[in-house]
Amino acid sequence: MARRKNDVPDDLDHRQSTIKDVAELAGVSLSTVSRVVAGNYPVAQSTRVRVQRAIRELNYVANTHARALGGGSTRTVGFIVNDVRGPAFAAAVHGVEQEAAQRGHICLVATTDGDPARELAAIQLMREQRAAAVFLIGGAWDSAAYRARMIDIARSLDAAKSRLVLCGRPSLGPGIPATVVEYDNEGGAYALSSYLISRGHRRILYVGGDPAFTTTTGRLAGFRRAMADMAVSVDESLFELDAEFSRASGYERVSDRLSGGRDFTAIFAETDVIAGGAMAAVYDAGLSVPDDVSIVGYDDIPLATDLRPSLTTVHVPYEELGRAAVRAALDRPVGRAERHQLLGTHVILRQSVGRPAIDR
Amino acid sequence: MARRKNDVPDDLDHRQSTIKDVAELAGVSLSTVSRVVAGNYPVAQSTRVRVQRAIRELNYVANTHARALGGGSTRTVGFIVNDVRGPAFAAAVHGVEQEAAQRGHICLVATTDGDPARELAAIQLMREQRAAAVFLIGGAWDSAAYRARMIDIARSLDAAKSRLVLCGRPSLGPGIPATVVEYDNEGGAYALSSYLISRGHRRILYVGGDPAFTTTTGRLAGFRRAMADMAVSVDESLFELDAEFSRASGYERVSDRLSGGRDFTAIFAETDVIAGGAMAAVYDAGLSVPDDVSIVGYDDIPLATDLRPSLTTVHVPYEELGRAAVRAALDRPVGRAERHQLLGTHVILRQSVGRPAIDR
DNA sequence: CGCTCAATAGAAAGCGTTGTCCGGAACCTA
DNA sequence: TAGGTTCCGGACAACGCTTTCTATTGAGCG
Repeated sequence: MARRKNDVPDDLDHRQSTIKDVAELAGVSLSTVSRVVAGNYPVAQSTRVRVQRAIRELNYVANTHARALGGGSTRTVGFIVNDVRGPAFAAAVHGVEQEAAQRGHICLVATTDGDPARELAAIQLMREQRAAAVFLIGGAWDSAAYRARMIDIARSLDAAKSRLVLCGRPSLGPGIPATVVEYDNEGGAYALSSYLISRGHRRILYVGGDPAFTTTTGRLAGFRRAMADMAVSVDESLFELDAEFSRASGYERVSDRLSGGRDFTAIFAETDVIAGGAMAAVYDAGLSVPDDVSIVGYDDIPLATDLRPSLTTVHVPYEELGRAAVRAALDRPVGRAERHQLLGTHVILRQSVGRPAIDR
Repeated sequence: MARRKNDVPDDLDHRQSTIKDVAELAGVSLSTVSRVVAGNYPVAQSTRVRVQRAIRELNYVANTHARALGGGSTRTVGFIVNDVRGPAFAAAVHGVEQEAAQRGHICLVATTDGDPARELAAIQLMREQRAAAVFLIGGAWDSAAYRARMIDIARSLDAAKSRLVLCGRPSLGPGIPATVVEYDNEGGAYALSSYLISRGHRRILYVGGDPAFTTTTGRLAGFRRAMADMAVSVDESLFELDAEFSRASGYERVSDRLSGGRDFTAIFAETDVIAGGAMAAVYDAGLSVPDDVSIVGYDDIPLATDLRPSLTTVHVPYEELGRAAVRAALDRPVGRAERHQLLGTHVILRQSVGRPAIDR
């Protein structure tokens, strides 16, 4: 609360000391202390030393809030993610954090659990904090309403000299003041599907999420394009969509399929985590990977190398995604061109793919 | 920068609007707007509506910094962790974040990569931000100097009406103003080791980190105590210490051992991640798990269920650790008793342990 | 020896809120 | 109808810092 003049602080020596305390102890003015701390103005050597001693003695720590209020910039960025426990997200978060820290920025985190309402609330909080940039990490549900709201947010942030940064989700359209760093969902899925087809697979079970989710949209499109390009007829019954991005979901979908008879030779799992569940389901059905069923994933998280057989998947540069996003947002030159980067993805061949059982 | 009176803002309509703009548009005073936003003082229905309309129209967002300066409390907590990508840490981070969000607090993150200097810098940043509490997550290097510095920090934070919270590391001693939420490293390791011994294992390879690291200290102590209690003689050559907590390190240590001949029947890996590497090394040496070598881990991260065979390990309630820490720090009653909680751990039996090969 | 100029330090306004103190209007009660 | 209440709304100091703007040196120089 605002303390009145005559209201004497009860615990003088156990208070957080302010710049004023330092100034008094050092026998200089507030301005001088401020300048010593900032180091942006000439201060005589002797004075500087005196002030620094006082700072150490009082254990003085500048108050960011006051600084932000008086000075201007915040040196704070915020990022918003579905769930920090997802290994792919975690890598992106790590990239953001490292790169931001290197620029002297500190990160605010918020998680949404995939709930757009919580996402909105989180953005609001970061706006209150006057974050220099707000990073939205991971795919999004693409609806007209959602997009409209995002555009609104992008404009608001821009007006506040902040920046909306979309990591791993598509652009909101030209002219919208947002920075976009995507990776190639469609291309990776195309390459991976092509590989599967080239190995002889024709009946491939696709296990993925909601097609309105941008990540699914891209990967699914790549899969379909590869099938079309290589003239493989697509059986629409071989799509298990609207799955969750979880091991349990992958296990369940594949178990259910398998209990109704095996009518596919390979599984395209939309994420490595789903692939892990799928692989367990295949084993539990008494089948082997890749002899009976081949499996591929997407993301190349650490799990992919720990699975047995190790998982053939698509490498996504999540950490670099985060780093690139920070660079684009914080190092942006005066001419604030809308940046749009597309990071490449590539297939990592491991041991979970073989020739179809039927061929052998 | 501080704008002088006569300095006219160049972009009036594209500025972040302030409470003053809202007040003018609604035709009321600043105080009234503040009260509508805070909702802590009676305001006539009609006035309130008018103000709310103005807020929406101007897209007004309160400035946390100003609020913190004028008002007092911050509704911000900070946490510091080695690496957000560690699944165990990630779970703890998730717990902290969820519980903090529920209390309307937002989280600041910083990572240290295990570097004490960076940890110090991070704490400094959180102090500048006037975080309501600072959570240190994960084990620590226990040296007298380090502890002394931590005690200093605990006192500083306490003086600033903040709070140091130690999650998963031991107390700094009685009378130090810090909150501690630990889990039982020693007990879990004791139970797990006992299980291994009860299955007939006598020669157990222990793969772990630096014994000065508190996590290692505890787990190692539990292991030794079990061996002693069950009268198994300990071969000091069967300790691979100072390993990193990584898959690569686990793989390398076990590979090296195996290349010199197999003189153990089981591996006690200090973390599940190390166990994953160890398991791969055993396989690559042409041996099987658990027929030739049994393996156990610690942490019960998701990987443990994905490994084949699935990993027998100790469950650590990381998420609850984070939640409990927030509760202890933020809901602390007026009587600020130093809290110290010890969360239980328990063995999870899976498939990576069998009888020693020699018995069969 | 008076002048200018650089180097350094101080005074004070302003940043956007909150909370306290006060005043005026409407509403009772006697 | 006079005197209290109760409700509401406004004025304003204070929060801790940055950043002009202004003042005081002492040195260099013609």
